Amino acid sequence: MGKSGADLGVVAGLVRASFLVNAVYAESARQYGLTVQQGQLLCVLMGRPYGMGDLGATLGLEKSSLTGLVDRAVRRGLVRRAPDPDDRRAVHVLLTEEGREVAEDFYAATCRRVDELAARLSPPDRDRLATLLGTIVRENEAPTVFLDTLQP
Amino acid sequence: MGKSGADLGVVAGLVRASFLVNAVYAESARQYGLTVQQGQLLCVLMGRPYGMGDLGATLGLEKSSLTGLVDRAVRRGLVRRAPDPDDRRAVHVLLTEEGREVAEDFYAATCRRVDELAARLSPPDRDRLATLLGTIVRENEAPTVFLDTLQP
DNA sequence: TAGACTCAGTTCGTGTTACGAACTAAAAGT
DNA sequence: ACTTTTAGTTCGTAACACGAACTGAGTCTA
Repeated sequence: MGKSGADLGVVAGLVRASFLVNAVYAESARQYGLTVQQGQLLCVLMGRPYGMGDLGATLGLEKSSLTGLVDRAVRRGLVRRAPDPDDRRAVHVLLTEEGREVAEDFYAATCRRVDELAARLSPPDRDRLATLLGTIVRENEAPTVFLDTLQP
Repeated sequence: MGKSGADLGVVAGLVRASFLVNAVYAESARQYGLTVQQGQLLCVLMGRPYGMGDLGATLGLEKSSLTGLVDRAVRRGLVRRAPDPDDRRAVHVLLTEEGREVAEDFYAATCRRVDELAARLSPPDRDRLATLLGTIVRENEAPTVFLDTLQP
């Protein structure tokens, strides 16, 4: 596998496109006084509260890394911990009201910027790209680090 | 702009695909005892030596951040600084021999892994994806953080 | 050509990120 | 009851990223 000329094209395309997305993400985060990781945390929590375990799995972080990330987000008033009524060891992490506002603004700004990356693509090309990336994301079970749509 | 259903699909697709690529990159780096940033540095330098300024622009880093990154890479014997004969302020950063070996192995491993992300796509779909991503990368002037092909 | 300015890179201090190992307390299994 | 698992935190270490301040070298200009 990986021998035709187009293969390398896919790889380099994915890596460089991902570099662009990272840069966009960083720029958005900076605009809202967040770090990239905090932005990611907020975007994940927009969907629903998470326990520390699930959150670590979703973000691909070790639990010890997560404690600090959540601590700092708590200190900034973006997030809070709530006890799990069914398990006194466990904790739910959820957005505060301020956190939700910031998350939604950050999410919107990031969407806008990422969208602009694909601005020069024709509508049918955008559809094709969305479909192809959707396949990759599905096949590789990418966690829900970024919502597909906002359900009101 | 950004109002049709497919638009959000593009955005979420790009963000999540980028998340997958980041994870793959991190895994490859870990395999070679590198950090992600060091891996990125090596991949950039595979193409040619860079001055600190260009390097910062390419990697999207502040010059003060770069000094440390290069310092640590030097300490690990992956990279070295060479004086610029035409400008005594300037420095060229280039791979050591060991650095080149690690870079090539890391690059190959990362290519293989990223390739696997798209493994389930049919060859024509891979071509389409490569083309579409290529357009985005070109339109947004993504820096050469990852070579397209190795020129021997 | 002296003085001002710009440019390349480093240093320093601060906050953040990430990890593994060791730990605590609660839950589950036997 | 006793052991094991599980959820999360703490601690120590290394890396990362930034801005502000700095040094020394090149450039511009009056």
